[in-house]
Amino acid sequence: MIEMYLLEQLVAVAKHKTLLAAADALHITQPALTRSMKKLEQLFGFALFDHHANRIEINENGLLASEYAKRILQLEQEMIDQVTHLEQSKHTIFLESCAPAPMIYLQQRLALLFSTYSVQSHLTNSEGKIIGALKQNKCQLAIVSAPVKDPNIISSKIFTEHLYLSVMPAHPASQKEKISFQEIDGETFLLHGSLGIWKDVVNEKLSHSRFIVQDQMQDLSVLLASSSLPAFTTNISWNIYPRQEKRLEIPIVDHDASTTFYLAYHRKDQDIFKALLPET
Amino acid sequence: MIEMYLLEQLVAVAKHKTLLAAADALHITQPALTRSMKKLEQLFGFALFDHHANRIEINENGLLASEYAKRILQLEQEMIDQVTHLEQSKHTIFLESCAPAPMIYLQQRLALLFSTYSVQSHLTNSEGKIIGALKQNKCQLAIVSAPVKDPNIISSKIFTEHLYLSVMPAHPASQKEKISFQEIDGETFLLHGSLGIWKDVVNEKLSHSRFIVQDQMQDLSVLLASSSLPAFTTNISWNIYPRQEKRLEIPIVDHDASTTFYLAYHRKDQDIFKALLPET
DNA sequence: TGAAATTACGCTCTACGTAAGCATT
DNA sequence: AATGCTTACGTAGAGCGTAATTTCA
Repeated sequence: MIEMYLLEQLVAVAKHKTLLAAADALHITQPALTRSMKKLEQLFGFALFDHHANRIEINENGLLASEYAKRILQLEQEMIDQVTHLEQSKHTIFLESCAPAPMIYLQQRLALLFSTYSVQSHLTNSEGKIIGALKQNKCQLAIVSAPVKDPNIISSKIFTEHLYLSVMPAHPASQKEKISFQEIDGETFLLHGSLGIWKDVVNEKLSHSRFIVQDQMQDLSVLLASSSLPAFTTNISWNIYPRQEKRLEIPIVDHDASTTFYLAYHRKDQDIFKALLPET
Repeated sequence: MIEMYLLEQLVAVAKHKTLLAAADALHITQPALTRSMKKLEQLFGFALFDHHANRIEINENGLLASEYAKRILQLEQEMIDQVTHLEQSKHTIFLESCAPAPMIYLQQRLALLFSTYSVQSHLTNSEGKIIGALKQNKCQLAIVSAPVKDPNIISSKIFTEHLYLSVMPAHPASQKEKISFQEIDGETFLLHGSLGIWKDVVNEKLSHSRFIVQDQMQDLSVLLASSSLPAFTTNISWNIYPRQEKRLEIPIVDHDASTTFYLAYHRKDQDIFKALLPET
């Protein structure tokens, strides 16, 4: 049997071309590598290198072996990652979401409902990746904007998120009862950095606008209170962050200013997560 | 990093359910395994087994880990096999054939022409497997009954093998100048055990016959000399084995009593193997 | 009482580092 | 002379075996 450390060292030698460089990278000494490579050749029963007086050159055998070694080391790392994730998933609810406010809102509800678990949530723009993560058991819960077509996965409607324009009273739109994207395209907005699928809507409908991006939600709140720049809120975000007292919220009437979200989870977890759904 | 011996031991424990049985299979002692499994759990950072007082039960984590371990060990074995084969192929010409006499004949010619190489030949019934072996570089030369459709592989006609009925003078057919399968279907024949693609022809055309099978060519020769049972020879086999002096050979006229064989090899080996081909 | 896992202790083998040697550029 | 691989020697540690202990059926 060929041990892992030998494979790791072989890969390093194949990569760095000389024993000295590889030894440096591995934080061992050169003689140790000389011995290891000789041991490898002895285990295989033939040469993996052309041994010259003061240099070695990997040969065809060594190259093939190092390719395999790389794959073996990758597989070992995958084993560690996957088993570790399996263990973590027993104490953690992993949540993938395509939109920020629904994510934070659900995260808070999960923390209350499943207080013995910890919750890890992650925002991803691509819904395909989210569904992939769910199918590969990398997460147990997903927030998506359309039902998942898979017999083993249940998609339940949870709520519809409506976008609102948030303005100071001095803003021209403040008196309106409703507004459209077209009317405000071209203005400069304060925006959070992570928008999920809303990013597509904003880019398309407000293509002439400038956006002042702020990634930290707390800093954004300070800006919202002090600045006269328009911004956006949603009916879901009101559950999470306090409404800015001075600001007025004007509903946006466009069709794609509203998105219905679905909670997706494996059928086997149906009983666990049904407490999250609205009563019917 | 998790060493191979730990993975091997984990797989054994997962397979044999108890440490004692696994230790037995691995030819080590039970305490060694106890320590190894504890070491594995320490490396992962969590339990892979439910530890009871006097029994241990693998858990979900351990099962997943052992599945990966199995794959890693398989990959390691594949590495050893493939690299070893690559090394061997430098000193050995591997020949796969779908018919016995062409194989032996070519093996003899190879031994003469490439005296610094050793030759390993192998008879396989399935031509698909032969072509697969050639494409995967498991052999450099193949004898097949139809050209291989692959731009990287050259198929050159080498010869056509004709089947002859071999009978003693007393046999009714001995006076004939030619004969067909139909005329002899139902008789009992002496036959070699390995026929390659000829097996299909024999089974189909002589479905009413009985066959006395002898795997050892030398023993078959003795039988052929002493027995009055009919048998088969081919124009190719005459190059290999001495003709039985007492016997007469009657050509078989059926279309599928003749097969044209092709030598298949990678384009890069074209120059090496062209010496084997008939002059044009 | 027997079967099976764990703990304790001692040994051996091995992978490593240090130091020195040697060949090539 | 500098670079880089190899050889020689000593050491610390790791993995294994033996023996004793514990627990459950």
